[in-house]
Amino acid sequence: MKDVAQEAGVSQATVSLVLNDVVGSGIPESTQIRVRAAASSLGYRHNALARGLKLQRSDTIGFLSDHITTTPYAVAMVRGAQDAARAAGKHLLILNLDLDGTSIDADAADLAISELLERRVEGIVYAAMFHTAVQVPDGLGEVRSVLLDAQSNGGELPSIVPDEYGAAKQAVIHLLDAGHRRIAHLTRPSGPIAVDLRERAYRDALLEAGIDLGGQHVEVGVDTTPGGFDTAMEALTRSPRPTALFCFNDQMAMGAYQAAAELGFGVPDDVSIVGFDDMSLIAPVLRPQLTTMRLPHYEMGKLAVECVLAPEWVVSRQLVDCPLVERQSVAPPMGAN
Amino acid sequence: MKDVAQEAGVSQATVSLVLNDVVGSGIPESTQIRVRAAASSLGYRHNALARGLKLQRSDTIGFLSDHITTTPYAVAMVRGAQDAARAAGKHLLILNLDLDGTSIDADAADLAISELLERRVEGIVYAAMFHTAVQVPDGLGEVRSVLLDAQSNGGELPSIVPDEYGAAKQAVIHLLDAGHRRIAHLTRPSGPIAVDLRERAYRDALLEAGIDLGGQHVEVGVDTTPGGFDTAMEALTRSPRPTALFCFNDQMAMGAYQAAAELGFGVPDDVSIVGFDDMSLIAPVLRPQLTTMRLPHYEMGKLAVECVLAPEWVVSRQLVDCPLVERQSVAPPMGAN
DNA sequence: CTGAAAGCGCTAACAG
DNA sequence: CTGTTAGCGCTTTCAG
Repeated sequence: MKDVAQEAGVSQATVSLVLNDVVGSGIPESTQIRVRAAASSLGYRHNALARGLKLQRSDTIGFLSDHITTTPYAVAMVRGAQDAARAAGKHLLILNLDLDGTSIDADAADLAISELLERRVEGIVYAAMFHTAVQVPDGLGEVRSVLLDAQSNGGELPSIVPDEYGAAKQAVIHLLDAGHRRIAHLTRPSGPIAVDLRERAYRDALLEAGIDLGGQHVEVGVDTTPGGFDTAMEALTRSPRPTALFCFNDQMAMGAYQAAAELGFGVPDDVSIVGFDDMSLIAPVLRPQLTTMRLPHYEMGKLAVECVLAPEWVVSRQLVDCPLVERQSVAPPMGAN
Repeated sequence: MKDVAQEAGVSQATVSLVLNDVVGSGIPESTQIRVRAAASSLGYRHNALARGLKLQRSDTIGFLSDHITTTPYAVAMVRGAQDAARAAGKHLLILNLDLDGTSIDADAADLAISELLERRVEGIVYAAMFHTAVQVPDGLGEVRSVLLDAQSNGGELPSIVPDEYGAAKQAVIHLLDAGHRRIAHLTRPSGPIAVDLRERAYRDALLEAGIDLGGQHVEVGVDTTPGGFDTAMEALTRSPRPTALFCFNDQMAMGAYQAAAELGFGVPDDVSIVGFDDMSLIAPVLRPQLTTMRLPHYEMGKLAVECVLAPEWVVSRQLVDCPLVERQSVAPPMGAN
């Protein structure tokens, strides 16, 4: 910058003023042009480190994730976060906690948070997908932090979470409305908070419709396509067999399609299926296309950084809606007309 | 740091020395302990901005991507890059060029590179997946940069690219070895350099096996699951019909499975299928599991940042191997035994 | 309208 | 073994 000043024949301060487009500084056009010309001819680049040091502002926000960024679910989330950050002129410093694919421990989280804090991030979004962030790491208290797809016990941090309960209920009601009575729930073992919430929603919806399946139609397995295949096989070979399947995610739903095919059942004629997530690689490309609950990852990511960047800091839990995406995998049960 | 010094009753310089574990500075245990205690009791955090300014080193490397990070292909790539960065004590500053999902233009790339440069990244990896980076943006010359899954015309930048040609050839040879003669290629329109390379490999492999299909078995469509369905339908209803399908990616292969099912053809009994990518959401979970060429995204991401961080700066094109992942979608053609 | 100067927090000579 | 000091590149107040 000193060089630029010399080249343009002005002082360094002047250079700073014009390069930052400072408003109140009535610097004449002619000088401005001269300065800019000098800057570009010297290939000058602002030094964000020095600027940040002086301004005590890094223009960076940290994005910490469990295992989420490395998962197909997540790309939309970081996209949303990036878009929101960029809109505010900030950058995202993304850190994954499961670097080598191994499980994460509390120390790793603390370390990552330290690194973020050392870089003076202006906020942290902690995307602990699938997990109840039971214990909020200490460091998060030092800067504006929001929990994404996770929530703290004490509620000391704002959080953005999908309305799992509402979505699951809506899914089951959709099936109920189509006329189904025997609806199986293909799910996975407890752990992620989502599974219990959805399970409860499933039961509540059934109960409210006056149906008591006595839990016989809950099939617990692995939340992958093969897991979906196995659990669907199990469910569809029971007697009486369910006429509809509500799956924990689209991958399990895909497995359910395979099981139906194997058993010679048509979707949706013989069995209706609804998924969860609306994964672009699966839901819209299955045949028939899968009706599913859309998990609005993009919006959640965006909301999270908007929350961090908001003028006033409000700590609240924001429930985000998961809309039903109706496609072709649901029909009235056979014989129902 | 000054506060810590005061608290510990030493000078600020001493604090710096102990907190950085400087080797040659024989600072007595007792002082070290006192300093560390003071630091942690005051909740002191190193300021990376100041440190970077002083050291002229940001410990950050930029990761620029076309649309890659936001795509399921890419997560492994950034994982690899992050792992390599972390191993070297660096962080990744990830920027996407297709922020709002719209197409990218040269200006966006230049802008992003400027932002990275202003933050004094120590290197840039430009992941221009699927694209020939015809024109290398100017800014890349100012810092160590490597092209990921792309290559520059002039070869002025090192690049890490998959061996598309070799992989495609291997795929076709695998089919040939199984006894297939009529092998169709389900592909997409030109654009990404990969399509032409693979197309050529397909033809060469056939030619070398003494087969001349006259291009009748090349089916061009959209590189998605529905696109795969359509092109496979087309291919499988020709006469004579191909006994094997080599697909541009796993998504098209998934579509091909659907088409086969629709036509009543069994995989692999009536038709063998090989994909490309080894997408975890698809290849291992299809029934039967898909034989495919693995695109080693993780390794490529890792290689890219290792290249940037290498002690000596070498400009070369690194071809990475795409191994055949044999699963269950290939068998000898009917009647071949 | 422009320049001089202080200082952001840190590191690394160098001196004591 | 520890303290003093200069300066990294920038912004901004205050004089001129």
